[in-house]
Amino acid sequence: MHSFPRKKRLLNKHDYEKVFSSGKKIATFQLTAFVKKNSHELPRLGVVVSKRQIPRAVDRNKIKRMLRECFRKHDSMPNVDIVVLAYKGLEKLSNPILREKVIELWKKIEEWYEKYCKSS
RNA sequence: AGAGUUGGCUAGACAACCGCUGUUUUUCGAAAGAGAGAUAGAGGAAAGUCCGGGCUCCAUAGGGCAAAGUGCCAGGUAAUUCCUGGGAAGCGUGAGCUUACGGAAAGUGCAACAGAAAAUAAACCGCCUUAUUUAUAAGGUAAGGGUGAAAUGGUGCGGUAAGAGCGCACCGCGUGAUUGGCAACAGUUACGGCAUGGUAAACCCCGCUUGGAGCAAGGCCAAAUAGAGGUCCCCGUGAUUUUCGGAUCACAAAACGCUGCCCGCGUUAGGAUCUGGGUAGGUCGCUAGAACUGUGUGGUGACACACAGGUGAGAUGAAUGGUUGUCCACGACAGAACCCGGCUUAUCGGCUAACUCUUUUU
Repeated sequence: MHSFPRKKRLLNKHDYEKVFSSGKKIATFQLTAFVKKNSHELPRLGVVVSKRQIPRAVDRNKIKRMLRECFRKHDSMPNVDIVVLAYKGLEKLSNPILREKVIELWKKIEEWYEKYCKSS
């Protein structure tokens, strides 16, 4: 039930561009998400970790994995496309603190969804 | 025992649960797909992209110039700026280590400060001679002083007014001969006579090497839209002409939209099908390789050859992870993206081999 198959990911450039151009920006410290309601049954996640923000490949992999892992465990997400951008300083955080930060972001997204998308 | 030199190996372990990517088996399903099981899944540097190749596409008669690279000798290799062995110079008590190590008597240039002078020589102090006005001038000198990273071979003896390769001996340097060596080079010897300061990662000269771009290379399949070409179908009416197939000219009509209809206005000048190019997308390239392990043979060695064995990442918004528990030496640097061979840089520790020096004991 906590799976993360290809259905739940953003797979190509067009998906990302759609979310960037018409999605809602929701930001916390060091993490920014673009969110857009989609027409699928499931939420979908994409992660952007730029080389400029996180220089080392090992750290980039670690952050991507943590974000995916938190997304996988968090099964109450509505059907939205999310693109998360990671900023510098994240690689210095330990795993439990990083997880707290991500969950905080998820909660903000759910609040936004409750307010604007559920009624329409 | 301590200190050190050079190489090699290793890169936390185990368990449980939840996930990801590839392959494969199987169940359900018309298919798309879904479920279950099995199995494999980052490195010694995967890094920097600094060299060299394979591979792919483009270019290409041959030669020269330019540009870039490179530079002791011999060998190894697919190839190299790599590696091995040797030589030379320097460092270290030593094991060993370091070296961009062709040419400065072809030319041009450069050298802060200090110093008299930084190079077709020159003369501050000093030393010596002569002259006289006795502290000056003229001349000789490169031994001594001081400066500097560097000062026109070094040491000794002779010689001299004082000195000086001016002469001699030894060392150094150059040239010739000869011995050893494939060679770099080394040894011996004869002669020369001190001429040729340094700097070539300054220009330069000499020898040698080099076509360009890179897997986002490149090959194949290929929707939609627009455009290109071919074939077939359709191609109104009237007039003229006619060899009765048709040709030419003129006029219109049709479809769609604005409005249900008419007028009017606007748009389209047709339809079907095929072909090639080609975008999104897919797929191949994509991992069996100048590879790895072991043994033997040849070689001082790099390496080569033979035999045997196993073969186990391949993603593409991009997998190899998360949580918990136990143990210990408490875990560094760090993440594949076409593939190999090197180099360089980063790195917590642990294990191991050979060798060197010092001390102690026997």
